[in-house]
Amino acid sequence: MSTSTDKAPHGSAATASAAAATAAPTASTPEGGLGAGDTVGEVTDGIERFLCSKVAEQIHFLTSRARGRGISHANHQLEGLDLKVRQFSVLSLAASGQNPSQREMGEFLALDPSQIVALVDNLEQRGAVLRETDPRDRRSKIIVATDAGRDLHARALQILEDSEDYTLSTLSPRERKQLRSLLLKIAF
Amino acid sequence: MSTSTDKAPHGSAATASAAAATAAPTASTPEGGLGAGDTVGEVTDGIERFLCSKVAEQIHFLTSRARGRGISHANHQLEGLDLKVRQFSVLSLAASGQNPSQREMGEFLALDPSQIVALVDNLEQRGAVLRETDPRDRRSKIIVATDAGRDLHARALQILEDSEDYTLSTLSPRERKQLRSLLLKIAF
DNA sequence: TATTGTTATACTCTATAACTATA
DNA sequence: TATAGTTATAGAGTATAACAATA
Repeated sequence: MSTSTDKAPHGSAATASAAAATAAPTASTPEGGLGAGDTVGEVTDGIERFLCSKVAEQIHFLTSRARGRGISHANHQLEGLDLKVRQFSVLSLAASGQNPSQREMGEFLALDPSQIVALVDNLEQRGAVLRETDPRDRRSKIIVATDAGRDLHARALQILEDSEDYTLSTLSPRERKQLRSLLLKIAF
Repeated sequence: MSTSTDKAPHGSAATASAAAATAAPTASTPEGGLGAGDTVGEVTDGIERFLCSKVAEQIHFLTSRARGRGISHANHQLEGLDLKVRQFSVLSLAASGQNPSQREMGEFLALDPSQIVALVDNLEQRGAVLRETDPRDRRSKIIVATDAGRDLHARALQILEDSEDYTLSTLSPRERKQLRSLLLKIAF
């Protein structure tokens, strides 16, 4: 299911490729004369041949590709709940029991306060969260999940865990734990 | 923690959860420990308290945040070359010696063909790459870097490696290698 | 004066569809 | 008919600035 339709930030990551090889529509010519001339010979078929490029080593290319694939799949799986990972992240904080203000949500999620407004508006309209004015600072609004919101959060979480299991299917349990740990170190 | 200027897709990171159920609008749970909590109801200070939320465990949240931070920093560092990581990725393939067609670039970078057009247009206009019609399939265009393009690529690469060194500063050389390896496994 | 939430705006990125020129 | 590239367009996502209410 996933693949094909996904479009990630930048990176790329070859997927199959087999097809490309056979297709052979193009194959690379020895090089027709302009610039680099002789360039590196080879030029094998399939896009995995670009793994030798410098961009393929870049951590931001790899994270973009991994994120693009993962989020694309997750969003698709969440369609049944009419939810996206973006909204889930806000709902998750609202259901955390930590009584976050919108500003805190924005800081933790690395989203602009104006983006939080729109996301909370959406969740509030469908009855998943409530805005409560903080009695200690009436400028601030505490976002809390309703019963329906907590139920929605629980169902979304199950779907997201299944999605993640799919996305990380090539990794062992130990590797998954390592990856999470490493990403956590550089995410904050 | 980093935070501040970066704006990432969504994410946040964390583990456990706990409290949610009890959570009262304001204040709430006594809970033990936690240092900071002076104020009225628990809810300790600092956004790291949200690390207990479910979203903080999600791999796509972690990759989003890590990517957002990394790309934000990299793009800022590349400003002097009037280049962005997006353009660099295309330039890198053009300079790889693999003579990629635009379609292949799009497939490898997980970008729509129409996006490749705009990126190649930009690089072509500044003389960094050339479009060469593939003699074996006149529909296809091979993108190759010019001498100036290769020079630009080399300078950008140096900047990006420095940027990555900054982004991954909290990881040991071994951890960096692990991270790259793990991301490669799930990116393709 | 400074901060929280809000609105408005613009720009980037992403996703589709249609068109051309080749095949 | 099918494919590579191109153009156009609409929608998300991201980034700023300004304003009202509150501190």
